[in-house]
Amino acid sequence: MGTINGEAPRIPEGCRRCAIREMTVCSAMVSSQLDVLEKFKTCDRILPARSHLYRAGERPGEIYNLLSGWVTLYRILESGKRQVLQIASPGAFLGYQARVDAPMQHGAECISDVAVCVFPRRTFPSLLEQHPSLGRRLLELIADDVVRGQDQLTNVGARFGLERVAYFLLQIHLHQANSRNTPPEQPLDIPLTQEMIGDALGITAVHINRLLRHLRERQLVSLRKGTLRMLNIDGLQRLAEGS
Amino acid sequence: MGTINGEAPRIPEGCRRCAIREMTVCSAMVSSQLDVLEKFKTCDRILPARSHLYRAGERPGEIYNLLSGWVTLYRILESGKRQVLQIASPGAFLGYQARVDAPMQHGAECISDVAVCVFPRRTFPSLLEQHPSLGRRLLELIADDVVRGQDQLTNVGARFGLERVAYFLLQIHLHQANSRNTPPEQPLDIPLTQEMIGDALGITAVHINRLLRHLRERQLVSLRKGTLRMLNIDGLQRLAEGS
DNA sequence: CGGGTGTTTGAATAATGTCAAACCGAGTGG
DNA sequence: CCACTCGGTTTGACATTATTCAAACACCCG
Repeated sequence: MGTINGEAPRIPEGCRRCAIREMTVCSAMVSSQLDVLEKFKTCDRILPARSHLYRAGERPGEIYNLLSGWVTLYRILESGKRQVLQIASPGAFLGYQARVDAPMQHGAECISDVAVCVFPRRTFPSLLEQHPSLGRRLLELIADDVVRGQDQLTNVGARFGLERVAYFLLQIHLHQANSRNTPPEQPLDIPLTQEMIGDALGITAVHINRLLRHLRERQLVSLRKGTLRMLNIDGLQRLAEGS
Repeated sequence: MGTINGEAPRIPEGCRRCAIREMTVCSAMVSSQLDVLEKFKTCDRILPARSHLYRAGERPGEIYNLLSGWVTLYRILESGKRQVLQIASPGAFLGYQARVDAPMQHGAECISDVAVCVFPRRTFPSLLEQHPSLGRRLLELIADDVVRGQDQLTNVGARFGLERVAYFLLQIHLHQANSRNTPPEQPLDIPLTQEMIGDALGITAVHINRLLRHLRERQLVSLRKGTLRMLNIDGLQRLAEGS
């Protein structure tokens, strides 16, 4: 197997040791309540790169906590064009929709080997009712999703290609840097394809390639073979803000 | 005063007669609980076009139900460019953020005369705690916001100008048609400026003008002097889906 | 009448998409 | 070990789409 994307998918031994506990809904439970989650939880699971958690139109019976690895959320238009909505990293809470039995509006594809913690979907609402703190936490998470979506929309709608790519990479990198507590210069292993970036930003893969070259030549960032290196964060930031 | 945008801002006499009750958080309360809301509510208020409910960076002490009129939610970039995030219509719940005291990430500007129902912000979380059904309803609303945001992102990221405008107008019109129960051909009074459309779609106002001309010449939609007429809904839809 | 805001149009330019071909490295089967 | 395929990257030439700048126009309102 080996460490394809920097790290092998890893399943924690129980919620108590779960590395992403504080990032997701589970943080609403104090340690003494963790057994509630353990009991509710269906299982842990490992999925290979390129497999799907769920596809648009499906009514999966599960909801997921992303434990390790990367997942893209995306939509596909009638025209065949794809829009990447989000690049989800460990700690993301995936597959929740307000109406439990409504078909998913988007698909979720693993872009690396992935480990998830699985919750049953049908009974999830009743879990929320029994533990209001979970509901409040979920509200926070979803509200954050809204803001992140607005951010993404603003990026795609209001910035030119170069700035747009800069901002996008910056976001991913920053999110990583302060969710795990890692120094900002440290290279990040992430299986980002130029086509994925393009689909996220509404830009052709071919054009993304040229933009990345610019950024590389200007010594701002480099993305090669699945590792992202921030060469000049301040410079990138200035570019993204449009100077 | 007169009916500038089709209708004068109107304040209902008590929650019981509120026209938008079912569309917003309030629908979580059955009639017998409405006095809870009446007591919690700060006041009703009328604002003129061009005034702000709040601006980005502020920490307003209030949250709003939009009773009548139209409001744009937007962001402004350092570069001066503006991104319109949403065109809010009656029934929208505006100004909620998970963290009560965090500065607003976006601004909200009335684009017509507007009537709102005002809730105090500081104590809102405790209202949610005392009435879990309100919390659940809010979760639904916010989750819908997420989906709408994804929709908008997909539109801006994955469609060309013409299709993008078509889809945008279609969305607004459909939302209206089934939130009030009005026939789909009926013209809609909405103070949409070409610049606003542009800011929503990431397209220059000048270019929007040309695109609107195309759509008009093709007998698909017309937008003139604040009234939106769907001339050929099916055709529009086909265009938006990219045929 | 005069100013302000929003619309409309043209010409030139810039940004991005499309098509096509070559390349590259990792895996696979002979 | 080689030939081969496959997914992804890279580059060039060219077409399309959208921006920019500038000017004129239309309309409403005081």
